Amino acid sequence: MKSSVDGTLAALADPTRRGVVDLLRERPYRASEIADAMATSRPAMSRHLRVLRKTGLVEERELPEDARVRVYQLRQKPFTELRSWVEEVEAFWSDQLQAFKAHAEQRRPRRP
Amino acid sequence: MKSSVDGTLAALADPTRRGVVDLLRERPYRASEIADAMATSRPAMSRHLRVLRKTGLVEERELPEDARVRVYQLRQKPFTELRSWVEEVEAFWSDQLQAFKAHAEQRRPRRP
DNA sequence: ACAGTCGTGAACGATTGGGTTAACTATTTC
DNA sequence: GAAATAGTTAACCCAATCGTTCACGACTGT
Repeated sequence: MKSSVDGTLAALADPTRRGVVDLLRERPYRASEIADAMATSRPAMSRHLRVLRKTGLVEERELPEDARVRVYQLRQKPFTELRSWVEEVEAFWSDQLQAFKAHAEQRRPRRP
Repeated sequence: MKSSVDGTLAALADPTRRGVVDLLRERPYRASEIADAMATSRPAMSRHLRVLRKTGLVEERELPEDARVRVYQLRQKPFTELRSWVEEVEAFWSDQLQAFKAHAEQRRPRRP
């Protein structure tokens, strides 16, 4: 029973990768630009980008006029799924019964 | 420049801790119940709960009629903040200029 | 007072994850 | 064809993390 947000959260846990996501909010960037912007080496960034790719957070495309460069862009789906999950958690507080639930444990008999 | 979602994402990256959050969506639980539900040892769960506490995802309270047991409950704030961040990222696609941005890199001159 | 329960803390071992440097491939440029 | 560039892969090191077991302090019930 493994949720779809599983990989997403793991990918976003790393501050460098979250920085990449924040950078790509602006526009697509090429791999080397991302590495420079985050002040990390290209091999290190290459592996971060692979993680982001495998979890579907970004997609890569080739630059038509120069087949060496890879341009990275955000993908929508995992973020939508993550927001869904967060909203489900937030439903905890909008629930009418929440106040009751909060005290359910306190009213519990000592030895059930 | 460290975002507030930083700790939140790190805390949620662990599947056990995310499972705890999913469990607590239902109602507050005591520490030992959480450990049992997640099928992990109590010391291990104790440390997970400490992480969740320090990042503000849960709060602990004492059971009035038995000062030994600690009841854990979700806190709203970090989830709201996380949703905010996700929504900011999602704004990427609702942006009118997004289609243009997507191609900006492609149209880039070879040697700027 | 004593035995049992709840939860935490400490010490150990194993695994994972990220960074670095050094090749290596593919492509472009002259 | 030779040199330069973009990016990835590979091999290694280090630090952080998670689980386990054992011990402890706090509290409870008889």
